[in-house]
Amino acid sequence: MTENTQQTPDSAPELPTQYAPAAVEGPLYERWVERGYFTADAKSDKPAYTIVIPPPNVTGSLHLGHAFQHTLMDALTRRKRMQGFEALWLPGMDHAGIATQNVVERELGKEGVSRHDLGREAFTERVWQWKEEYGGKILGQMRRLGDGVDWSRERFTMDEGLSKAVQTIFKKLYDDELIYRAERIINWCPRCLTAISDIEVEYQDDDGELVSITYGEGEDTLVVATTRAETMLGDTAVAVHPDDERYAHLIGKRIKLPLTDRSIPVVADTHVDPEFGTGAVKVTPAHDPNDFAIGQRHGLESMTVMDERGVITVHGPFLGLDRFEARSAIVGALRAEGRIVAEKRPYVHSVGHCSRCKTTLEPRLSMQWWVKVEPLAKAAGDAVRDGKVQIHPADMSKRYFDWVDNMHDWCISRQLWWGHRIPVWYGPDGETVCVGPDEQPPAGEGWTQDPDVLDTWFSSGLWPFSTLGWPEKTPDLEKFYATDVLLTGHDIIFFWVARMMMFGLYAMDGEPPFHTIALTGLVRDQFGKKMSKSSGTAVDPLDWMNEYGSDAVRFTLAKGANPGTDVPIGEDWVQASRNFANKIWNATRFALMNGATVEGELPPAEELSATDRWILSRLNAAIAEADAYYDDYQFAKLTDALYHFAWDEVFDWYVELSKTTFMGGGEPAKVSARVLGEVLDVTLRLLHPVMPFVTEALWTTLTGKESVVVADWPKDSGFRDAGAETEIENLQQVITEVRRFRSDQGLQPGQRVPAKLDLSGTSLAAHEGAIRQLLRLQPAEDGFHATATLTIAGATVALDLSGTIDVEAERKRLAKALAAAEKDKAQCTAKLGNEAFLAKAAEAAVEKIRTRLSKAEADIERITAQLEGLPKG
RNA sequence: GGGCGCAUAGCUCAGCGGUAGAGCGCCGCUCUUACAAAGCGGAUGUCGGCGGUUCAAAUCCGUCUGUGCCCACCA
Repeated sequence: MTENTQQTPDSAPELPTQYAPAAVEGPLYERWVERGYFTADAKSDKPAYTIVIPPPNVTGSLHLGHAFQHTLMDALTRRKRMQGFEALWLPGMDHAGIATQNVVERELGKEGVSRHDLGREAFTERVWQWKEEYGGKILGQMRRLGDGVDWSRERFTMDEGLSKAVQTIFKKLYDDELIYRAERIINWCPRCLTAISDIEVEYQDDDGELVSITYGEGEDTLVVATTRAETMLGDTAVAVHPDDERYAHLIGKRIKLPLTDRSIPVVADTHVDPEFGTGAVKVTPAHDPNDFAIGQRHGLESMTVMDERGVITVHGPFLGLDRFEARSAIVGALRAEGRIVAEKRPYVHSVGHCSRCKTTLEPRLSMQWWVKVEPLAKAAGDAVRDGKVQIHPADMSKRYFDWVDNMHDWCISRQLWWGHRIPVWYGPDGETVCVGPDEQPPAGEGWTQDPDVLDTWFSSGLWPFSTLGWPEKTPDLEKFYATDVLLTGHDIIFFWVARMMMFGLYAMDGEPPFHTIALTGLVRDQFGKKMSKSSGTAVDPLDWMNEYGSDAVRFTLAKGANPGTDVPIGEDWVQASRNFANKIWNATRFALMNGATVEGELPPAEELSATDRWILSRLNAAIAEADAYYDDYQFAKLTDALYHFAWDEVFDWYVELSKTTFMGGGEPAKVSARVLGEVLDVTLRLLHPVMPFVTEALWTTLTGKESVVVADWPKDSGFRDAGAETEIENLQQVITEVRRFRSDQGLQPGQRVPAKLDLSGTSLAAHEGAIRQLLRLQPAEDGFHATATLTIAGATVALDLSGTIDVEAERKRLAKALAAAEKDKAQCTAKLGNEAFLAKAAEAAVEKIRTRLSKAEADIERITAQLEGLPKG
């Protein structure tokens, strides 16, 4: 596109007038990786800064939520790297037990093969193959995003080293009696055919029906209400409240269980709410957690009536029926016997579903492995209470405490094949042996290993240290543990964060896995609604990256990152960020065309113009502000501040003001070129962690240096110049006001107007050229006749509009402004006349009002003068 | 049933005790030493309702309404 390039001086490189991210980003990323910028050195003398990535599922692909969190983690590590830390951002993947097994099973299903046809060994082999071929798509996408991760340290939770970590900690917990095996009611997925833990259950309100059934015969009857009639086959008691007089006469008696030849006892238990339903509860210890507890208290038998697929196993008319078929069949049979008292009633209640496949879960009595969480959770809570670990934003810690302080034991065994197999062998005489990583499993006749694998979160709980080589005392572990920040969504505080805390403190002798937990919100669409694949509102971030560039996507995400709150994002906003990238591009292009440079020392302040001192003062303030926001994980404020500093102050005002200087040429132009070079250099470095690509392309061009990735992070020199800031603010006011006047007068922006300036009473004399340039004011020639005279900040601007002035429009505008100023004056006067205010208000507040008052008075004077200066109409 | 949060411009959100803000959108006018993905100017809000504290409240307290999320063994 040759017509798209502009002629530039020989020395300046030619840049197209529009930033084309696609051409720039890919090669830059590969160059960074080749040069090893992201590879951390455990032997380095620099202080370490470590973030481990929340390992995406091996089955996953990049979605906006990843893009969001990755942007923030990348920004944090990039900045720390620039600040001179040995920064490590460690990537990797999670084997994601159930999720992956399901994917591969589905694949096999297409070939008409089940995993059982293959057998365990061949099946897991198949999963590994699948992993090699299709897994880790997201890792490639991370390159596109610009993630500066250390690829040499990429880990997978099923790696040999990490598997060893799993076995090591299992053994340690087992030996410390923090892991045990017990038969309990667990959440069972009849489709995945495995137990899942409490937090893997998704509750939703389902429509059910409450049916009332008469139990017993003759005098000894009562009515129970249930939504799960099919489990009555396994009832081993009816429970009533001990104080419930309606049933007092039945307590201790046995009554007949309908449809069976069994009779069951009536027991008294305070768990029963006499207000609910009929106040009598059927008790099925093998199929309901509450009933199981009641069974324990009363020594009841547990009768399992369904198999692992939810099919009735009790001999009789219902044998072989699926649980839902059985439900209606049993209700039908009861009705035939006249035992359905009232007609069934629609009833909405919360039902657990498998978080992986959405199947309705079946509580099931079964033998599983458990982690005794109490001591671990206590330590995890204390670490935050003691301030060893900080949670950002702080109010999220309440949620964390609620969880760790009330945690139930964690069911860790899964009836799956894909995962870390439980390192326990059972002997022929009922022995149980837990095998450590360096031990041989017991050999000989009759010994078998537990067939189950561990919950996928068991291994991810070790992630912050297993990835660094634990249980070996590796240099990596020494250097990079504890990690600095754990940045993740608040949706996995319990799944992952709490588990890492427990395991980290336990395995690393009380040293927590990270010092800071930075919790982010979830990404939403532009109306704040959840994005979902099914409704088609989910966006593939790659589409946006392809169209607008990765920097634009990243900047937009960071701009939405108010701590802990959800992040809405719409395509319009990505466009706005793309525009910002383009603005940076063009501003730098302009600078290069005018010889902007970073060569040579910056002249001392006393040799600089007020404009230069002003921008350098603002620049250093911007550095300080950026640092404060970075340190506080305030990405929305950070990006907002940088956006406005760069666009408004540098690209609009400073660049526009500098044009006059450049046109003048000579030494001032050289100084300006140096200052502009400095300002851009720093601004690009400040933006680099969030927008790595444009900034790299421009910064290397501007400075001729190797890469901004390894540049120093800007330091606030402490330079501030309040005088220059005031001066430029006045200048801005003069320009803005005259522009408004021009606009109100219907003058076209480019139209030149003869004008006389009187800047004698101000500090703006040096800016006359700039004022004339920016306001398109021509020198006054013979016959100049001022038709409008504006007085702003002590400066007088007389314009000759040759009789074309719209006096009425101007009078109206001024009258409005005058009214506003007078109102302001009145407000301030009232305040300053208020003794209570003067007595109690802070000095700064009073001073502010005084300033405001004097400004209002000046405005009134100015506007009055202008009104008087208007031609009589 | 418990807990937490949110209600501010058409939309998405900042501000959290001293003159109501941003981005996008909207209305004018413009190719002007980079950038029309731009420039300049403009309009737009009883800061959810009602009470209270205060010299001063979008900001603190109470209450109501609406809304979102988390937790819980709602037969």
